[in-house]
Amino acid sequence: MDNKKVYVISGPTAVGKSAVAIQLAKKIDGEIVNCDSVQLYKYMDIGSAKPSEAELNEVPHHLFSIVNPDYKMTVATYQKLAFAIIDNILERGKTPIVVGGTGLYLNSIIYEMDFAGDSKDSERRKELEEMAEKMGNKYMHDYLSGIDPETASKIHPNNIRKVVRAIEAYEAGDGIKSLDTCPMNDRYDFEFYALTMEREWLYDRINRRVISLVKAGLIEEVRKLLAMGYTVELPSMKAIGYKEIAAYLAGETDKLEAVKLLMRNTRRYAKRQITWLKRYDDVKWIEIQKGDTIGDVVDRMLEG
RNA sequence: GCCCAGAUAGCUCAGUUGGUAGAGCAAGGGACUGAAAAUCCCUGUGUCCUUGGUUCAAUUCCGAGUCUGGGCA
Repeated sequence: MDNKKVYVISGPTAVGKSAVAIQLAKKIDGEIVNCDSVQLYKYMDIGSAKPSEAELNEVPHHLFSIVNPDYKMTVATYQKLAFAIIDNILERGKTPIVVGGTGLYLNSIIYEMDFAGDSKDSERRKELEEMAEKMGNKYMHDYLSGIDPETASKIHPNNIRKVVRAIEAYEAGDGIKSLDTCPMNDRYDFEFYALTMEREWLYDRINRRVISLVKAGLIEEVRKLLAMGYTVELPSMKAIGYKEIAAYLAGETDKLEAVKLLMRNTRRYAKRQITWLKRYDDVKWIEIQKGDTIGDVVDRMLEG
């Protein structure tokens, strides 16, 4: 393929990525590739703020609603799926537009991240988790220091999830690599954009969106998922919007409390996304101003 | 109109026997290679309502004022 241009549109939740991407796709004959960990799941439409049915039909959308909520998704799997569809789009002479706010998944496309090794059976992980439960975080971290001091030095002992994963990875013979040792993926020419807006405005949009999601039937959606047997233990059901509403349905909080938590957690998530995006030096930031139309934003990207 | 209480961080409030202050929540900053909307780390934000007085020193004590509650008329 001669043209290897791939657009990437990221940014915090609720900034308006989807709408901008659709507009861009129309303009450049592009196709959208999802890079949002929750929108990969079926039945999780409202809470994950997926594009509407009408929007999905406006231009081709890929990797939305492709697995059941109990599917054990990993970055490695996502990467494989994403590369396959990106190549497919390019072969057909169209332009892929990767859209989403899941930083790690973004990395798996933009950087040369090698996930060649087998995915590990979860037995060992479970064992390590039980060990952590019994012996404590410090013990596990010390253990990691014994076998892989370099990795251990980069992980806080309290971040037991990462400690466990590091032990698991070490035992499997791969270890964990860090991003700074990782070259850019040069198979494609990336046009990497991050949308932002003034923090206060973004938070206001988030708060409003939460209300509109609830009005659109979020509670019913969560009730249905639970009825289908997708319990709160599943990673998918720990996503923002699902965990808070599930807690409400279980009687752990009242409705108002659940909505407030949902707003707060979404705000915090947006903040973490912004922090993540700041690490890239080759990202072009586009600050959306009040009064900008979606077309204005797209134009700025194409000028850019 | 009179009486009482309050006024301190974005919010709710604690506190300073007089030496310019701290909790919770909200917030800010950061990390990140197979769960990532996950997981984890760090941080405190101030005309202590205004104004006189006493004092070496007042956010703290006293007086007046303003505002906000509550009560009595």
